[in-house]
Amino acid sequence: MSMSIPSACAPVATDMELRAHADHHDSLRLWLRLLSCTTRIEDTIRQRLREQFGLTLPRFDLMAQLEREPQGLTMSALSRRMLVTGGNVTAIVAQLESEQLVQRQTDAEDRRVFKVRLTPAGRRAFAVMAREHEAWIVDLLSPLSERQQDQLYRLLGTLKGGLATPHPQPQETP
Amino acid sequence: MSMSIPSACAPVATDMELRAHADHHDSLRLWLRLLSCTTRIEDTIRQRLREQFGLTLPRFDLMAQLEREPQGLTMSALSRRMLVTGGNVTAIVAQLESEQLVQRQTDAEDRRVFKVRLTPAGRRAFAVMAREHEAWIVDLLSPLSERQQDQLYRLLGTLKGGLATPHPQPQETP
DNA sequence: TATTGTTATACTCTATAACTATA
DNA sequence: TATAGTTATAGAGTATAACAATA
Repeated sequence: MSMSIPSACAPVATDMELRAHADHHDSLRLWLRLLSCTTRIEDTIRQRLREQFGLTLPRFDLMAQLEREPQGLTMSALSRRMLVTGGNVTAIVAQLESEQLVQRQTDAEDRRVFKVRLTPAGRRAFAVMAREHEAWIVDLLSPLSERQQDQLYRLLGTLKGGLATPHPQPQETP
Repeated sequence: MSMSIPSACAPVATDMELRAHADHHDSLRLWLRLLSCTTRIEDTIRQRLREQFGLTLPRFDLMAQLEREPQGLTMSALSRRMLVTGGNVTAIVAQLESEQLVQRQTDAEDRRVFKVRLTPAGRRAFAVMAREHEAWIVDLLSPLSERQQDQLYRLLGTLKGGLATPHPQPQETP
């Protein structure tokens, strides 16, 4: 592969996909397009989340995990689910706690452990954000018809089924 | 939207898509699957690039940009193409220069400006990496048949066509 | 004055590793 | 000895803003 010389026109702003050229394998073109679409959407979401709610994506993700577990999650469970190491979870939880969006709850049986839960305010705030978030997604995917979205969903399912599971090693027992 | 209570089983390692639940709009499920597939592939690439070549993705991308422009690119052109601000390009170029992969070439006409180019060693190194990179992609996308890949490519084209162009403002004239 | 590029600074996310406290 | 969580540190990428040199 040699990414060769492109046509002379220099685009004002490039994106991932403009790395594709005639001598590229079709899979590479497909990958660059996949990356390009996803990145554009993700950047949009990230930016809106920050502008409208002052929240980063990892923090939103952590809240989403908690929203699914009303009884709360331990730090190590969060670490596993978010696929990041423990120190990072400590930092994110500390941040959210300082904003009263989550709270720690000690465990009577094992005093090393505690559960992290959404506070009522956190739950309310998340509900608002999640509703907005979903509306953004619906809008961003609207170039595709329902039928096309369904097709895309199935194709990605096939792709995903063949991919290796992501590195779940952080904070796991060795 | 309320992300409701999931089934009791706690998965060992979750991924983005496990944020999807019954009451989610289909578009949201599609988005989470799209994000999940892309992230898995990207993380794999990033990790291999680092392990096998000691290179980060942004540096690889910068080299890819230069590979396409044998006459070199100015710092501001690189900044526009990579959609990051100037200071970052300075840092990445400095890194690559210290490894003799790229070089700066002063411009006789405008002494504020210079072109950044791949060195011969940089070009050779990039050729090797790009070949490997493409092989990884071909392999990672292999769960899909050629026909499916083609279908996916077209669907993403439709999606992409409807998305806004990414924020090309960094370092542009205001 | 405007433009090119650099420097300084700050922030977030990330990992590693040493540490404390419980078990 | 092993586990849960914290802290300290380091490194990458990002943005902003002030700056120098040149146009």
